[in-house]
Amino acid sequence: MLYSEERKNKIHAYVEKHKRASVQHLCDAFNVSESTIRRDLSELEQDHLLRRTHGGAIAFESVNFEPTVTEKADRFQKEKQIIATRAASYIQEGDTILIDAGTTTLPLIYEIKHFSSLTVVTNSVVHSELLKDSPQIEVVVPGGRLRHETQALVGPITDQTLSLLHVDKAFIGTNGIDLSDGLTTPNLIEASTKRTMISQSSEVIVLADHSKFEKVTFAKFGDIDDIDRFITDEQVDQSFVSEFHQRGVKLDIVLLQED
Amino acid sequence: MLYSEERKNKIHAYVEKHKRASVQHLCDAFNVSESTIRRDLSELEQDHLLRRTHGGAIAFESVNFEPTVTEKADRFQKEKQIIATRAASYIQEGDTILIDAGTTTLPLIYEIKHFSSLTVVTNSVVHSELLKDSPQIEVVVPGGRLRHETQALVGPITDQTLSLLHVDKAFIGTNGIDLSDGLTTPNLIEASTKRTMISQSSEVIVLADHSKFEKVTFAKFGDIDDIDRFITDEQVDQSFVSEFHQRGVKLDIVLLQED
DNA sequence: CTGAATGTGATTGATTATGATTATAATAGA
DNA sequence: TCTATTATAATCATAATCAATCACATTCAG
Repeated sequence: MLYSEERKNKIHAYVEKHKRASVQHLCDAFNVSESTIRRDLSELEQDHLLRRTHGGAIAFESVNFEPTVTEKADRFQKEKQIIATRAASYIQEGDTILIDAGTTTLPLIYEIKHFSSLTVVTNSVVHSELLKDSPQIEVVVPGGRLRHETQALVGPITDQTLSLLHVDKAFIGTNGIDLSDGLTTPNLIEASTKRTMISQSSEVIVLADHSKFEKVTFAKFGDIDDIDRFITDEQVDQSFVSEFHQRGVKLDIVLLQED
Repeated sequence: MLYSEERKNKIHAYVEKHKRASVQHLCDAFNVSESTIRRDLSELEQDHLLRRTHGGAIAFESVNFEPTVTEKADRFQKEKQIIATRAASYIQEGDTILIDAGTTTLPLIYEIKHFSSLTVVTNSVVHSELLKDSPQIEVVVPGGRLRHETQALVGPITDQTLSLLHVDKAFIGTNGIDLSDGLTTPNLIEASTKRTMISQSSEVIVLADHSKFEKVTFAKFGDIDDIDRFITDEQVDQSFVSEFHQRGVKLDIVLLQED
């Protein structure tokens, strides 16, 4: 006869391994009543060791990996790739660049790995982790609090550290670009960090796929004037083209080749 | 007739070996009353040597996790796992803890994911990346320059930011522990960061597998006196035991079970 | 020797783990 | 959609186990 703690350990291990388990199967496996299994499962759920479902339980990661991050990364992935490739063409050997967190700038990481000398400042734990095995690239992380929603480091620590640095080029992502409301992002703290990034760079390059056009989200972090170069993937409205031209923003449109 | 300390040692050894023991069985085995066994078990539990259950006790079990490629290359992986499991038993819900970069502290990340409230400060891009999908854990990264050799963030930015923070417990790894030369690491800048970490924590817990004993590397970052608790995986030399005891360092030895 | 400290076993009311039961909720199939 | 089926939470009873307490014995220091 197992102790309840042992049984719970085994249930946890089982669910981790098989990613799922039914109440019925666990009853048979441990030869206890459904009540007992249900109690075990709710306690394990309380400890964040698995997630209950109707009829059983599933492993925690399978729900954690599912939602925003992966899904978001998958949208317009090809577009983001070609935008990043174009962006990389503006980077020169020996540059000090800043790469914003977010899925739009992520492909840029793969494009810069071949440089033999580069200093990269990034507030993304994902971006920096990907550069950990590229010793020729000097990586500087401005610290801060990790926002799980975007996997970016943000907050006063980030801003303060960033303000001590200066970079040649900053590659910034955005959630919305609008002629009257400028550059916006849903989070106030993140906006503050992006604003700091813009102020610390000689050249500001904004990356955005076509879905971001004429979108306005909560917090503004920059004006059209702040941008030096804007890279996107689809023919944009004439109003943007002329306004960008008038305000001295260079516009790069990279078209996706359909197969 | 055994003395209580002898009996407790044997109970501990028994539980480590068989992974479990019932109060009844221990009563028969040692020919003492249930009260006595229960008292022993409570004391052993207080010393983090086993976990009590209703009806008996079980050994500490580590969560099973699939090591990543990078981790597989590492030596003494099992030892580091059990050391981390022990270390995790000192973490309480709501704590603010600091986790040093390095392969020794890495398994600790898997042990803390189920906490429902925890603030974790870490200077490792790998550690923080692994916590990116655990929203209940507040992650703070003190920034800095990425050292590719250890995948740690180090340097003046790191030290300066760390000095603004204070944590309840710091879990620190080391490359060498020696009675006369204290705690050492091969890199001067990394030593400085570790030194800062120690100074910013109420309690300093050092994790080191047996290979680190009597090793001295280039840069010293702490004295024996700086340590509050030392967790390792093998019977250590008597000189260490007595010196630690004399200097008020609590010593945890976690033995690996050979199958 | 005395008196405090410690270790132990017995007792008892409290707590815990479990399975059965039942009303409610969620799901699947027509 | 509605209905039949299945899963669930909530409750209860019961048996095992536990914590708390006390009494007794042993050890040790003054």
